[in-house]
Amino acid sequence: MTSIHNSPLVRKLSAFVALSQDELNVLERLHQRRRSFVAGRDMVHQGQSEQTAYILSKGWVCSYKIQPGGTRQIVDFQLPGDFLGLRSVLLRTSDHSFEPVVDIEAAEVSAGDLLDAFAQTPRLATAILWATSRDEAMVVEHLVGIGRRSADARMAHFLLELCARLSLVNMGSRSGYDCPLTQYHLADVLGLSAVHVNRVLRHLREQGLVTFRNTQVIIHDYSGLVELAEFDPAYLDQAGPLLQ
Amino acid sequence: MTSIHNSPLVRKLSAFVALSQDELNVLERLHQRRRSFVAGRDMVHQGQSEQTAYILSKGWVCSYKIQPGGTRQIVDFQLPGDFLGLRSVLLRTSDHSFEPVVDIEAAEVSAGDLLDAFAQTPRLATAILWATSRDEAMVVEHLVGIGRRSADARMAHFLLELCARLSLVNMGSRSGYDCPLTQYHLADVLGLSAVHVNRVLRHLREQGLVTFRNTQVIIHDYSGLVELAEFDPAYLDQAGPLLQ
DNA sequence: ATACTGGGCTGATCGAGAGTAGTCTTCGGG
DNA sequence: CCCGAAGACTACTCTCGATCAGCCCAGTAT
Repeated sequence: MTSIHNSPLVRKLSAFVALSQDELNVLERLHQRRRSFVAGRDMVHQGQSEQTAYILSKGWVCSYKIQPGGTRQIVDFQLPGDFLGLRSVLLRTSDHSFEPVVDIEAAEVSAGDLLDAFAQTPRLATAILWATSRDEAMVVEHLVGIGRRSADARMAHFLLELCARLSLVNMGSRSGYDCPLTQYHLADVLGLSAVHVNRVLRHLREQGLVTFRNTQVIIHDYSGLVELAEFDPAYLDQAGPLLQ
Repeated sequence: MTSIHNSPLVRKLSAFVALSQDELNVLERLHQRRRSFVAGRDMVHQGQSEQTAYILSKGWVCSYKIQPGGTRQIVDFQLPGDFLGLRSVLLRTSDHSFEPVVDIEAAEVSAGDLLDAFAQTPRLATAILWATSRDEAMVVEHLVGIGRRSADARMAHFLLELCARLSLVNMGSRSGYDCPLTQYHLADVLGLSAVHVNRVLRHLREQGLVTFRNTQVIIHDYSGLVELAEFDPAYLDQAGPLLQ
């Protein structure tokens, strides 16, 4: 009857708690107001005071900040099942912009809806808090990467993080995944130039570790990548091992 | 009678909402269990599963992550009035370590205390949520700085952020402040080598912008620093202008 | 068919910042 | 009083990654 079980959000939260039918119903209600956005056009712009959040159900989004000089730094990517703009519901203005990487579909969630849902199902509230804490931990790990890892290790680490996150919502495995990002996106998230991103990718390919081509990431040597990146997935708090 | 008005936390939250006597009382109760820690010895260690938070009342603390290679990245500093370890109350394990920079005093706050306080005074809960959102925004700004700013601009930006944060708790002004950090701390927070930190400081000093010496930061040219750093304090959400 | 565009790719050069190695000062302890 | 450790500071060398400049390919609009 209900297709809520296939929702990436449900799949993700299920890694943290087993959801009851009640909780699934509440989640389904949150998914009511569906909207879509086209690639490249900002959904929320830096400085805008907007108090709507979204649950991403299809496609990828990036959140970024533009510097006065014109360079941009991507803070994080949102994948299906991720919340988007949850913080700007609490703060007065959004401190960064959101841009869909491809055409996307998302469910609009108002602050009120969310608070109602929390009041009805405290366990669900905990699960969503878990998800946001996990997002924060990812930003911190990202900070460490940019501050202290070499370009190669940074790239490897990023690709592995995506792998783990996508596996959680059944959109990838240790052997690879679809990835709609351009090399410019990679540059902006890793704090590198696009030219250097290209060289790093070539280097990883030549070492037989991973191939990034045609919106496809193919992982040839998972444990080699882990070693290069010094990747420790503890911060993702995905206790159960990623299968396959 | 009560000295709670002098608490840095109260001063900070007051920048966001005017607190009632009721709310001050609740805050005072949160400050009951006082503890102190000595400089240099970790309070909480990476991976530890500890569910206590603290309100810092005196001294500085840094939160950091150690890389397998031994390098460390400081994620943020906690100043008097800041919460400490609030996130690890929600997550299962702490994803980074806390080290007092100097001898410190802090009030221990259990998850239960906090939830009780929230239940009694929703406005206080909002104010504390504001503070944590602000902390997150600082981490994001930090990420942007490391990813996209030059060493000089990064340093200037960091010193200005400290200035703004300290001003909020009456511990500094636009002309300077006390700062117990070593150049090694600066290196670890800015993602630079200690040697280069020294060069950058000399450079800023020679330009007549700021002097960092003997646990003192003396700002010679505030607006010059702001220009170099492209510092926009919007992310700190301190609407009222910093006086003096 | 032709031009245009966005993304991927490459070589050459240059500079910011790392690494190394060392000095100097201050401070606390034996 | 001397010693050792921390922290501040500097010169020299070298490397990683930026910048510049340009080519190639596929898709699409003309």
